[in-house]
Amino acid sequence: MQNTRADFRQWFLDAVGEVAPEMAEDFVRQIVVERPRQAAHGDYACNAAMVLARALKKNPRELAQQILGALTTNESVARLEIAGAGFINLYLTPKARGSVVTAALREGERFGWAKASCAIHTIVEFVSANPTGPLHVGHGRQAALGDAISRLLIAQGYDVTREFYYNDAGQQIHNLAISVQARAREIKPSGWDSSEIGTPSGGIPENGYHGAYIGEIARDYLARPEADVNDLDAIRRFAVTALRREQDIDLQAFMVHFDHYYLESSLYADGRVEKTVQKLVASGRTFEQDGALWLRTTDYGDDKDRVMRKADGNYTYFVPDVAYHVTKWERGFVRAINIQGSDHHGTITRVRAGLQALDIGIPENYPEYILHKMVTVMRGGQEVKISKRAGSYVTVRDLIDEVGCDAVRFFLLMRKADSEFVFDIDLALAQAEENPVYYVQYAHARVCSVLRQAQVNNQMIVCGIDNVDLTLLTRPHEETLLRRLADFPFEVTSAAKELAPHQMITYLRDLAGDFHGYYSAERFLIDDQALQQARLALVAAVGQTLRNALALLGITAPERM
RNA sequence: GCGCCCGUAGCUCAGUUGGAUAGAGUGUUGGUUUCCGAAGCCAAAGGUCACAGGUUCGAAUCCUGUCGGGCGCGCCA
Repeated sequence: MQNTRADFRQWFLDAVGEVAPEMAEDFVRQIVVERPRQAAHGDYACNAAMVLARALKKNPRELAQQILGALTTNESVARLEIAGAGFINLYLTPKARGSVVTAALREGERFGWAKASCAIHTIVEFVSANPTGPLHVGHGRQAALGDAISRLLIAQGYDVTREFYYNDAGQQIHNLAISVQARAREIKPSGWDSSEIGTPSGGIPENGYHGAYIGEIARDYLARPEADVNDLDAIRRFAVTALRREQDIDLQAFMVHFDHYYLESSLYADGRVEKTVQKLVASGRTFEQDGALWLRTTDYGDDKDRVMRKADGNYTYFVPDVAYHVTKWERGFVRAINIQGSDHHGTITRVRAGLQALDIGIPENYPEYILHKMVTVMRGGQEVKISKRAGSYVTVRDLIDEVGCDAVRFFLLMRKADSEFVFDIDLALAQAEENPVYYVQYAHARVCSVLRQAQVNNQMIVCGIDNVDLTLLTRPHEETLLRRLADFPFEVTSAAKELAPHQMITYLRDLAGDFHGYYSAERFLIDDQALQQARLALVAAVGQTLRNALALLGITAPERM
């Protein structure tokens, strides 16, 4: 099949090369083949003549005429016309239009995927929560984004590793340990009944953690025979292990899987933090002042220099962060993508500055960041505070339990990462059946239902596809669907390139809407056998595409609902 | 005060990196089922793309300024 959007762009570029051999690369890049907003403007439209007009200072419609003359013959093209300011509109033959059905069915689960692997070694780091509490909805947004972005990149042929970085060293962990210890000291020798676990504790310090889970961990710690309430180090190890296990359960419930976990503490243990500091000092980019060691990050665009080693001898968090990102580079990841809350955007310049100061060949924009805005959770018309320290925040698991994994993922991916998101639990529950995810899943269930009635499946249709006359698909809804299906590979490429899963959601809603409209307007189980076969093939291709798009977001495609 | 992000229909948001007459969902109003799943479909109404300039064949999109909102600005992470 040589009639994808990319194929046609190349076709036009070849002709442009004839008309204007010396065109600057900047102009060539602006030449696009796009889907016109209105079907009356053809299947595709190319702006080449308008771009040329600017480059050559000539009349766009005359240039369009010249381009038409330079185009090679193409059996997929029914006709071409010059329109508007100088658009070249392209109309496909019915055969070319229908070919996407064959492609979708033959390629099956790989329809929409890149044909060849680019084998770019890529690491996607996300969630990376401190092991100091259960995952909250902000982590959920990261988990949904990180997983979907990973899936999109894999579909584009990238070699992706999903990684979770544990900040299991430093002040926050210390606060966790003393919180658990304070709680443990309140437990009576006779034990502690569960109703007391969530009650406020006067023993936990101001900047400690106050959630009910702290009481649970204290209880579990003391339940072991060798427990010593004065052994803060043992309490810390026990608490971190317990919370990592808890976070794992959250992630499993959300169907998110990590390939690798990296512990901040290991960077201290194997000397990488110390080594990084030595190299930075050797680079001459550091200085001592007020008893602290500083890095001159202002040399790399930061608005002020940053402390690396505090007066008390401890390192600030950004030093192990730099050491950690060096390991990403050394492990061979030429592309590193970090998903973080936008409240951390201040660290971007700092970490990149540290990597640049090391002067080991890391690109300036390494790592890349996808910053998402915070999720506000509403319940009963009031905002539920998302604060680890407050202890009473909505967890990912709360949401999954209430509205289901698919709906939570869909909701959290629906909007651009950098838009603020209000997750209204009451609304999500009240409208559970009008939820957009059901609209899409219902379209898939309908496809399956039709194929069940016809007693066919994709495999059977693929086997006979060469004998199906797809040029019979000429009804308006059919032409709309054929165009939509042909857009799918392009949409996947775009969503992956932009690291923007929400584009896939928009596509899914459009495709589902097109299908629901088709379903209402036309019948599939009809006397005309040739037409029935063509329509069932189209329906099966729609189902396949819905499945593939949902799979790229980690959402299921049920056959019945 | 400085930095980053944002401002599109009553509400929640898309808008394919500058294209043709501005797009959905939701809400409102009306219609739709002897027939493959009505969790659906069809139609109406709803807009100074925050505001003012600039760049050009062409701007919601790019540049400058103003107004409004969010986040950050620690020897916390």
